[in-house]
Amino acid sequence: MSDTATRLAAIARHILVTEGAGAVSMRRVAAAAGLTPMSIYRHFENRDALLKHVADECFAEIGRRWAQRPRSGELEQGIAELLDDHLDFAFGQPRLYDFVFTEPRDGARRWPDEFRDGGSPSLSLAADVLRGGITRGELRDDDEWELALMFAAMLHGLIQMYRGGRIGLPEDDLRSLCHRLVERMLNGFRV
Amino acid sequence: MSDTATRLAAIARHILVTEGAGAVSMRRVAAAAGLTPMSIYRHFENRDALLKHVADECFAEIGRRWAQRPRSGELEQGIAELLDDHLDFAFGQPRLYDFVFTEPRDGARRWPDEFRDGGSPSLSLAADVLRGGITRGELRDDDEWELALMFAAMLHGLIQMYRGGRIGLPEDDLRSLCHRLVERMLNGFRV
DNA sequence: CGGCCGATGTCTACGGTGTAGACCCGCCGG
DNA sequence: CCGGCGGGTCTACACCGTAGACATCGGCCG
Repeated sequence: MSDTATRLAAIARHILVTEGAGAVSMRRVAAAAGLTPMSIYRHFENRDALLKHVADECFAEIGRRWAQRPRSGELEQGIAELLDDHLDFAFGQPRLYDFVFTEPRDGARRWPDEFRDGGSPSLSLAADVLRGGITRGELRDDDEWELALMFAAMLHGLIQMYRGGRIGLPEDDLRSLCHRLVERMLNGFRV
Repeated sequence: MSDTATRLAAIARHILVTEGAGAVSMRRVAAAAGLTPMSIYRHFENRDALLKHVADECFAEIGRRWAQRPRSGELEQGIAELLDDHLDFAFGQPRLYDFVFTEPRDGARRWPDEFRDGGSPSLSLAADVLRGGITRGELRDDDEWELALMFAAMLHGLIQMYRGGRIGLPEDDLRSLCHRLVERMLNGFRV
């Protein structure tokens, strides 16, 4: 990873974060780096490769941050913490969220196999918390990965709907809606 | 709505259905209609307006089709039918699904107000079925619109994840996964 | 030291995009 | 008859990704 390459990636990331993936053009990245557009191709195969690199970087970073955050051992509290982390990311860096979690890109992990193997920074944490609840007898015995997927899918759907303008609430209300719905879902799994 | 305009819309729709919104270019639509690109602007303000028109058309059509389909009165069966309709649409016309349900476009209905008023062809049906379950005492007393949103969001999230390559299952398996998760969610709401 | 080679960057060009602005023509009501 | 106007065309601009040929320069090897 050459120096120039990381500089290019940083520029691309900045544009992506502030204006979305669509605003990342080779010409613009090059101009910001003081280079010609074509020189980017010395470092990345094409535009997609550049964006993929940025996405992977962010994904890894998010994973590290979430993994090292101290977590409550309690079920309801644990779920709420994960939920807040997720919402913070989704609202704090929406463009990045889209790119990392929803846009099709090869290299994205796939449920169930690549998640069960523990590759995911987000779903693994949820599965851990849920398994804890099951072993402590707070939740019905069930496949924690399917439960985790239910939470992830619902949350993802809510965020998606919100960002697509299908939910007409201010952000704070949406946050509490998410908490309410997640809690209700959790209650449905209790013994 | 002039003759030419509907012809243009039909062409745009065909391209959108078969190749996605990104493939709908003014030049291409015009060529298929035997016109110059600029003539489209006599009928639609710009590309977005053309696509929005197509989306609205499809949305209305879907709504009509779903509304007039005979429905089982039974709770579990009713939910399953709605689920199948939704999945049929999502997999049968994925591009259109994206465009109608997920991409930001003005004029899209917003939860909760515009849904509670009965404007939505999809969520209203779900809310009806759920309210039926509540009044018959099969489900705990609850806000049927929030319950409906939970189902919709989870389903939407699953489809989104699948279409974004985050779920590594063949379509049939995904269908049964959806049925399983929806049923599990429903069970969590029973009395 | 000479030669070479790989990495890096540049230049030019092609084919694609949406659309602004000026123009033209044929029809229809006054 | 004639003015307006709805529909269509032409040209041009400003973007986009990127293929291909070329220039430059640092370091390594004989």
